[in-house]
Formats: sequence, structure tokens, C-alpha cells
Amino acid sequence: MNEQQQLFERFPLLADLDAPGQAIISRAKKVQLPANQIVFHQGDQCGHYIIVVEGTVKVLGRNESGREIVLYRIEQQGSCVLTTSCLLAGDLYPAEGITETKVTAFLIPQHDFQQALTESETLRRFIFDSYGERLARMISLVQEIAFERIEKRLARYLLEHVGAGFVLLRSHQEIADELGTAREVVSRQLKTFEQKDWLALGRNQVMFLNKTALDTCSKG
Amino acid sequence: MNEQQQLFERFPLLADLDAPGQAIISRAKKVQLPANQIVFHQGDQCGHYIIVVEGTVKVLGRNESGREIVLYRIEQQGSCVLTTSCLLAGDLYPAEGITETKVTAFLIPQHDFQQALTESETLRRFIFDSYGERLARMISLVQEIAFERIEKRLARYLLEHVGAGFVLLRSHQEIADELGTAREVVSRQLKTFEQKDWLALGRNQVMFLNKTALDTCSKG
DNA sequence: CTTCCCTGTGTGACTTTGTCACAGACACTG
DNA sequence: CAGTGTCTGTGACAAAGTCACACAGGGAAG
Repeated sequence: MNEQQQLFERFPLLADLDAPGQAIISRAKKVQLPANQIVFHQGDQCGHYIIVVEGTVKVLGRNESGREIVLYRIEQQGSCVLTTSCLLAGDLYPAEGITETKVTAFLIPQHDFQQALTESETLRRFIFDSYGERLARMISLVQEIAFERIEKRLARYLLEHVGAGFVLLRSHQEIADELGTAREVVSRQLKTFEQKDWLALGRNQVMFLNKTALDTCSKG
Repeated sequence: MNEQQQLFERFPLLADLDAPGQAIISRAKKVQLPANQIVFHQGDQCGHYIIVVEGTVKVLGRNESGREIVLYRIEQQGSCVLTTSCLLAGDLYPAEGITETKVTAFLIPQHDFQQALTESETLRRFIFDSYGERLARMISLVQEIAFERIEKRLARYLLEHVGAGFVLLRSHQEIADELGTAREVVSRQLKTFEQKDWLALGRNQVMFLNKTALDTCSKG
């Protein structure tokens, strides 16, 4: 089966999967989704466990007046999602999932998921590990929001998302939604960075002129 | 063994425990802690899985300048903790745990914990369920902090913690630490509630005069 | 009882963040 | 090139956080 080979190649963790694990994975359903597709809504019932092999899905919260905040991402880096929470507790999704790129994923039905927990040591570890990562991320996110200046959070966000390059193509609104703040706040803060010659701004674009200063700011 | 009987009585979930689960629980170590004892520091290595049978432990984040926020509580209500995250990922505690009352708890060593996950269906479910609750709580906490007014969060906090009574004995600072805000903010907000005749304030004390209004406020 | 001291509360002035309303700039389309 | 979205800038104001300090109440010690 080609699909399973793809899975195994991408997930080192699954490479030496035990027999019951292989059986479960071989029944997984492969899906392809376009970018910006809603995977699940806030309040949806949760039916499958998802393993993303290609692309990223972002999970976000939203309030009445339209403000958003990104809670975490499901990425191809061996990481997978916890849909787990809802699957186990039988809860509804407390947030919304949207593909950010074209996404290839495998869906494991609820019954198989339970079986995986019971029978496959490897899968169980895999699932539990990603669960742990998520919780740790949520805990640090709470502290960021509660205690840190926007200036600092923005600087960190910019650096993390521009990676090794020097240009970030993103609107102020998108950045605000990521940080859970208002667009005007981001615009103003970016402007002060620009006035310090740390950045040059353009429509849908942020150019980095002084990453060192931004880095210092993100840690101060 | 008396201790195990106590455990079984208090945790319905464990009442019909399978054999491997019983074996593990019978090796658990019982500990008694006084109130206001630190259970673990931010940055500590995590060595045991904890099940609380009596009293409550609060888990909180703290920043440099002394502000705090309560992340969640470990209570006797059949709920148990996820120390899980660190145990599994081998991470350090990202937060601090403090007993709020006298606490009786059982400690399961890391090795037994791993064994529990592997061998006992019942314990696995128990652990996973509480994990799920925690994550759901963290997700909603993020959204509260990011989107909701202090007025609303404070009103909800007051009602939740006064329960059926009409007096809450707590300082403004303690309330602020719970909500992750500053003492002055709480003082001022309480004062406006008092001016509306929803509350009467005293030293270390909040008296409720109009719960209905507060309730409406907490939902508006 | 008085004084001292500690904790808890009140307040003003100021900064940062969030909200609202709207203007202007830019890019794409027809 | 005009028309129409989207994106950005800005001013005014409200809410929340910070800082500094005054004051009140309630023990404890003398």
C-alpha cells in the first residue's frame, strides 16, 4: 500500500510500528484538502483522529465580535492532533480548525482510535506525546497572553514566522488574529518598529532590517 | 489495605478496577500535605503521577513581576492531575503547584505509571479523561483571557466561588491572582459592583446582595 | 490603652491595549 | 481609467495594567 508507505516515511515514530498499530493504520482513510478549508467548526461533534502528513492545519478560537486567536497548529513534522480530547471525553470541539495549505491527512475512525490506544504501544506513545506537547503549548500561551507585552509577543511572532528569510508576506489582520489582538494594535506596533528602522513595511509585507534588535525585544 | 479502600471509595472510576490496575494502585505511596505547601516548582523535574483524594491543589503560572494566574485545580472529585504531560514528554513543569487545603494524595512512580498506561484499560481511561478535561479547560481559559472583559470574568469568578452562600472571604489580591490581573483592577471593579448595590465589601470579605445581577453580568 | 507594624484597600496619574469610526492608499477587474 | 475590494493609517475614547503612595483596621508588644 502506497499510502501507508508515505505515512511511514514521514513519521519516524511510526517507522518501527508494532503489528496492531500497522493494522490500524492500514485502515486509515486518506484525505486531501485544499487550503483555507474548514476542517471542523467550534461545536462540531468529533468523529475521527487526524494525522497530518502534508501541510498544516491551524486551530483557533473566535469570539462574537470576530476577534481570533491561534491556539496551535497541526503540522507535518511528525506531530499529530488531539482531536483526542473530544474523542475521549465525547466533547464537542471547543475551537475551529482550518487548513493553511493544501493538506494530506489520514483519518482514523473513533473505534480504531480506541483500539489503537488499547493494543498498540507505539501509537499510544505517539498520541500521548503529541497530547503532552499541546498541553504544554496551551499553558505557555496562557502565560504569554496574561503577562507579556504585545511588543514582545509581536517581535517573537515575526521572527518565528520569517525563519531564515527577511520578508514576511502577511497582512496586519492576519498577524492580529494569530496573536489574539486587534489589527490597529498590530499596525501601530509595527509602525513603531519601522520608526526604529527594525522593519520596512509594505502592503501585505514586512521586511526585516534588524533582526538582532527584534530578537532582543522579544526577550526583554 | 486500608489506604486502597479509601481510594476505591472516593473514586467511582476506580471502583471496578481491573487486576493490573489494582496491582499498580496497591504500590502507590500515600502522602499527607499541609495547606499552602508547594508541591512542585516551575522548572522542577517531574517524578510521580499524583492522584488527589482529599483537598485541592492549585496549579498556577507566575511572571517576573509577581503577577500570577491560576491555570487549573486538582480536586478530590475523582479528578486527577496531569503531571502526565511532563511524565510522558520528560519535560519540566511549566507551572507551580500549591496545596490550598490539607491534602491527601497518592503518588505513582514513573515506572508504574507507564505500566498503568500499558496494562490497565481502566487506569488508562481515567488518566486520558482527566487529560482531556485539562486541555479543554486550558483552551477555554485562553479564550477568556484573550476576549473577555474583566468585569465579566470577575462576576463569574465570584459566583462560582461563593457557591450557595452569600459571603466570600478573600482578599482582592487573591482574587486578582486567580484571574491573572492586577489587584487595583479588582479593587476598582469590585467598587463599581458595590456602587450598583450588587455587593458589600469588607476587609477580606465580599458580601453578595444581588446574585441575579451578577449572573447576568457574567453572561453579558 | 497606646503605639507600632503589617496587611489590605483606595486613589490619582499615567501607559498600554482594545474599540470605533472613518479616511486614504493600493491593487485588481472590467 | 473608473470602480471596487482589501489593506493600512489615524484620532478619539474606553478598558486594563502600572506605579506611587496614602490611609484604615486589627493584632502584637510595650
